[in-house]
Amino acid sequence: MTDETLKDLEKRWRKSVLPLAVLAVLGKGPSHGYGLAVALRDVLGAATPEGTLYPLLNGFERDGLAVAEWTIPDSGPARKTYVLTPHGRAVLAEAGAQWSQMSHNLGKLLS
Amino acid sequence: MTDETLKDLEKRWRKSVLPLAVLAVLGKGPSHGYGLAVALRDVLGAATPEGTLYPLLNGFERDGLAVAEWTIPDSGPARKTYVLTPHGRAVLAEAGAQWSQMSHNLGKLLS
DNA sequence: TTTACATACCTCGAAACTCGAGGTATGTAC
DNA sequence: GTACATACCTCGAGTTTCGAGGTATGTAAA
Repeated sequence: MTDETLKDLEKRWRKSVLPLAVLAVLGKGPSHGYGLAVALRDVLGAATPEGTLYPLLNGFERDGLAVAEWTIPDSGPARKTYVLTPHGRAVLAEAGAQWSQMSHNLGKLLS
Repeated sequence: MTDETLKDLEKRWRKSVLPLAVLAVLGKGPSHGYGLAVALRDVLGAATPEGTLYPLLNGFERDGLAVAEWTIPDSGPARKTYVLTPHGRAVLAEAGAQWSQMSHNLGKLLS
């Protein structure tokens, strides 16, 4: 039971921090879906299901946070590369600041 | 549009950090639903809807993370006071540690 | 006294979200 | 030719959220 509840808790915050995490990774430079999935595994400590990630990226595009471009690598399948728009950057800065504040508050509470 | 997207983002992580935040507040001492709502507003930076908070507390009780007790104050309506169980404390410690790790990672990415 | 507001609890259900499963396609290694 | 890594995508059952609505007490102003 302990493990069940604990896993739920982890899963909970991990998935909701996802949008911000994706935005933050894209803030470091353009990337594509699969590459993001790999990067996110390191940041969040767990794999991000594709069924969650791809719809999220489509949403970013739809909302004007990022623009996508198909790139054909020398070898391997085509990649859809995402680049943050200025709007995306602004949202990242604002959301990041707010998250940092909350994170700080919660950190104090946890210590 | 910016505000819309931003609000969505904030709302997103706020709600999923909720269970951990509630656990953390209860870790500091017993509290009741309404009191938690007030405390959480400070920590999370936004009000927690009652429709989210009360079912969550019921879940904590059901999962053995906390026990509830009705207390009758000298004045005002009765309060349902929640106290963490040892199990709840263990989950809080574990989940808190994991959150700190993730929070640290994301913080680095955001800076 | 009645209107308003703060405290304090709860449930319902439409809407939104998650993510496992399933599908397509290329290149490399055995 | 089979398996695996890379790389994209959608569907939909199941889960979760939270605004709206409901009950009730105490206080303070109109």
